[in-house]
Amino acid sequence: MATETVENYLKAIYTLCRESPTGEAGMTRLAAIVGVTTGTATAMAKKLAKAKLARYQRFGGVSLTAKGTRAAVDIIRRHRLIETFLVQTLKLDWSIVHAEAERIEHAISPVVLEALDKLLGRPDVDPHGDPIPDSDGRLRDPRGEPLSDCGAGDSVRIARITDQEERFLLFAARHGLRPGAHVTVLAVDAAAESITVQADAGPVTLALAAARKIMAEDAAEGRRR
Amino acid sequence: MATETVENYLKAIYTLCRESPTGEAGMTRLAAIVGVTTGTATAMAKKLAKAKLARYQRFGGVSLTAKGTRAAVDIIRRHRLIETFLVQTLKLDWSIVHAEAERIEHAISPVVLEALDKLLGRPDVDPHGDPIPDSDGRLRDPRGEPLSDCGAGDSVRIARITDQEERFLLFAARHGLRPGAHVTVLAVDAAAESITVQADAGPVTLALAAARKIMAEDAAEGRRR
DNA sequence: GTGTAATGTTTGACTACTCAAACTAATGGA
DNA sequence: TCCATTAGTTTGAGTAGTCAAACATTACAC
Ligand SMILES: [Mn+2]
Ligand SMILES: [Mn+2]
Ligand SMILES: [Mn+2]
Ligand SMILES: [Mn+2]
Repeated sequence: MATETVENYLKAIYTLCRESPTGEAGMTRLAAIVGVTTGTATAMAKKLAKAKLARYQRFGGVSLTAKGTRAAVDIIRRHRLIETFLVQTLKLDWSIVHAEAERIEHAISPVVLEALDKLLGRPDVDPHGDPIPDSDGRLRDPRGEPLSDCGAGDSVRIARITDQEERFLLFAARHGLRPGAHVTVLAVDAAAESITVQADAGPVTLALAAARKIMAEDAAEGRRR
Repeated sequence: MATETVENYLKAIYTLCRESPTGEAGMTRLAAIVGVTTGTATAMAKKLAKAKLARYQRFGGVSLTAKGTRAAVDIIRRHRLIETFLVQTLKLDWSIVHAEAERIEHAISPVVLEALDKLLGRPDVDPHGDPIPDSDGRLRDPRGEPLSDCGAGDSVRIARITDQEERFLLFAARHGLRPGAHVTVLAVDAAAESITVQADAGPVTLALAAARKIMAEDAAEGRRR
């Protein structure tokens, strides 16, 4: 098995490559996610390349090989199932489970993972609405469009929250902005760069920048993307 | 928090000191438990002493300070609660949970631990019958006398199994020799060094050496030591 | 096109943990 | 009491991961 450190890098590279237009992860952002200096990230990128988990080119970024991708998706599966367990079974608040899962994900064997998945009823999304990869390494594309792109009058269902920060999640939960909730857009103020939505807990106004971290989908859409 | 390595040493030293007549842990046995060479154990003993977690004297063994003991008991609490969770909630076999808990114990925060304890109904023994320390670091003395010390006709209750080896635990479970089970000693054969007991699953004969790893108590005894 | 800012690389040094092997101390029969 | 066995220690070296800081490259705004 890869070391805990290596697992964290793989997951970070996976996420960065998904978001990047070039499909390559840069050292500065990689280092920031993992919490090291850029020099350290460069050293690790080379090491992962030597282990055939990643491709690395001087000044050209890192990206994962098939082997590396498989390993990364495995870790994401562990992470999201653990988060689901912490919320569903242990009743912990969704604002803290990300940090907890970040450590536990490295300590769980396939046997425990399978038992967890069974206990939870084979969930397909985690508490933040992110898809949980299946045991064969298949990961659906995440759902929804930014809430900030909605217009006044739109009635949508919240699909997922992309920010894992405790503060933002506490705010979202307090106003009923959770995956599965239905909200109606009351107003969009371009000058104020704000959006107001009607949720179960009442109306909320937030910056478009904040609304960008909330993904919404057509109110009707069920299980499929 | 102490590193995973340090936690493993603390737990090992704690156990060794409990068993040793002098109250000191020797390097050879310590190294064997942790899985390193004796030289490495010596180095770590010095390091723990410097961190005020242990007392160390050249050629005189290691033992834990109050601080070290507290840390060790905390880890034992995590270990045993996790084992209980794995058996009770995840339905894993008790023969494998020790190895699983050995890794997970280092990844669990106080918040998760408390939630686990609550979910499990504040258990006071783990699946092997070992007492679970409370959150203040109090640990009851383990119960029972070796089954090998019983005589023919004795009717006893199994309190705990001291061997965590998968093979032995599978054997014990197959014959109904689990904590809480009632058994009657049918015969003790000093020449053959064997003992035969009647359990729910039928009669079993085992070596006295094996019976020494099973602790029994008066059939009547309930919750208290 | 040029210069500056951003991004990436390299080096040397450090911590944590480990082993192999040469060595030293304690112990316990004969 | 002596000496072999067992137990413990020390040293030198290696791996994994990290940082600071000097340095190199690239991107892009003008
Ligand atoms: Mn992690
Ligand atoms: Mn999540
Ligand atoms: Mn452990
Ligand atoms: Mn146990």
